[in-house]
Amino acid sequence: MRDALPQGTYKVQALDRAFAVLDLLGESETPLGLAQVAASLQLHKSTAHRFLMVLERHRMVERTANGKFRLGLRLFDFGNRAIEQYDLRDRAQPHLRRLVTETEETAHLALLEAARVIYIDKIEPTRSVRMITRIGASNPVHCTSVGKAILAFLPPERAADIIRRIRFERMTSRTIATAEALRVELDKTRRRGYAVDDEELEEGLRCIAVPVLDAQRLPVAAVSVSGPSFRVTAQKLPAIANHLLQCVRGISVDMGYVPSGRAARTVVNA
Amino acid sequence: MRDALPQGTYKVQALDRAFAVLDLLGESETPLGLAQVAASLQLHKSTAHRFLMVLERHRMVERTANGKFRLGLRLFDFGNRAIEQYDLRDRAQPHLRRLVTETEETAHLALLEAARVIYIDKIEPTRSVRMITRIGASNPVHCTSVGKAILAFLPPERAADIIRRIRFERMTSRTIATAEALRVELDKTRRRGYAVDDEELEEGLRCIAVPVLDAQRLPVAAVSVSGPSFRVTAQKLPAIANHLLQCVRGISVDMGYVPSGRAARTVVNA
DNA sequence: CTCTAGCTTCTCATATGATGGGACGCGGGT
DNA sequence: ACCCGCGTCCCATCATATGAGAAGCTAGAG
Repeated sequence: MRDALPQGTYKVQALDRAFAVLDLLGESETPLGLAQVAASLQLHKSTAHRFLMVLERHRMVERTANGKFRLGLRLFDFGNRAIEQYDLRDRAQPHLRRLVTETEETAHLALLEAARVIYIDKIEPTRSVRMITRIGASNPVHCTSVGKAILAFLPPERAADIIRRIRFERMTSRTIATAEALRVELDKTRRRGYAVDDEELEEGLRCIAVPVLDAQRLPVAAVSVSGPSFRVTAQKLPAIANHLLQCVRGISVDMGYVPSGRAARTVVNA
Repeated sequence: MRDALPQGTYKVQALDRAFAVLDLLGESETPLGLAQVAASLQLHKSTAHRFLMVLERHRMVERTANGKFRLGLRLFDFGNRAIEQYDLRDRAQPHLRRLVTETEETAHLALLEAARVIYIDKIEPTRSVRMITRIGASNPVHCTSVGKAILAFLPPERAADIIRRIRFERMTSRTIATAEALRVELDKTRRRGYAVDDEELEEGLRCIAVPVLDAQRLPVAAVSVSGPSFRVTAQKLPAIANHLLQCVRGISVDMGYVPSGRAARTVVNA
């Protein structure tokens, strides 16, 4: 947030500050008082106060009984409007549920935005340990199965474009660290028809994903199944992949994407 | 938006404008171009442009392929953080689902904020006509069953406080139009144990709701069942109410609210 | 009960930072 | 070819946000 802007970027100080406030409140587990907000953001009490009042007027923040601030429900409203267009989410949900009962592991639905993937839905099996991800949160493409699934099936130029923008942060010892390694991995992904994240984002977590293709056979999203490595073993991958392929095929049909079509289809067995 | 501010309100022009932009994009069904945004809000192209660029940097808006603007997924992220604290929603969902299969009508979960109710979840029966409500949207308290359900069980002073702030907009011919009429209605609600909205928000739509009570027996939310008046008939109300009461009791238990307790409990038969 | 500390709320003169006029360039339609 | 609408960009002007500081609150300690 406080770091230098890329270059000739447009700036509106007030907006940057306001969003910094929202960010801060969003990160914080507990509501914050005016003084804490002002201190954390290096704003004057006076300034922070004015911002918070305006944000409150817009219901972007609200005050708890003891006068502290937290995010307001207006944001919830906006958030829902924002995904509305992607009604993908609603349509996909039943399929995800089925997928979860079949695999007994957590399923995610994710979109690509810039060089990150954004989780727009998550279904957890009843008995599982709760996963850490939060709907709406994002991760870098290069270390997630969903990211690789989408990237692998994007037109080469678009994929290259995105890869160029990746910063290749290292998340675990297995995280893919170079563009070249990523390209190799994407080739493998294309060949086998599904993407795998083998503890590349988080130790002990293995995920597998396939893209959801639209009528033009372009990936618009991806569905993944994630679980602890000891349960999601290498041998189980092909079986899970088949469930996944069935699932995304169902989603595509529901979205009105070519129910016929060939390509990225069923059956994996290597 | 453009109307005069109540009184000695705090103002940050840039913020008000930015939110106006978001509002506009949120209302609009389709993405808007710079010129349209500028025109609708009476901003100069130049100004609108700067705002949109900054908003885009923050991922609050995004551009479609043809360069038009729409709400960005960052809002989705914020929205999810905003409701996170109310994990009520997650816990309530299974109960709402059961409620929907039992009643075959749409169920809503709503919170009270100021003098409005905000829908934080909605489950629809598979075969039903889609209802118009959107999760995250809000309605005035006085013309919704959820609003009345919460209001009726709030401590008298708090309720009076809220009633004072209601503007009593008329939505249909049956909308409650005065504070006095509302108080009478709330009495009825308390006596029968559930609230009814008989086409007061929308012609042809009948809803029935009961509050979700916390450990202090204070309403924190309400659950409603809504459907076309011809299906949700007067005779069916008590039966539906019983399903509702069972449902909220389940929610309360899951939230860790007194599983014992007495009060607002089962069985209605008038 | 009073005093103090830490917090929030409010006011106002100042200069910083947003503003909008306008120029430019692109693309699509006639 | 030309025009028109739209998005992008620059920069001098002044309206706007800014922050120092004073005044209010509230709660807890003495």
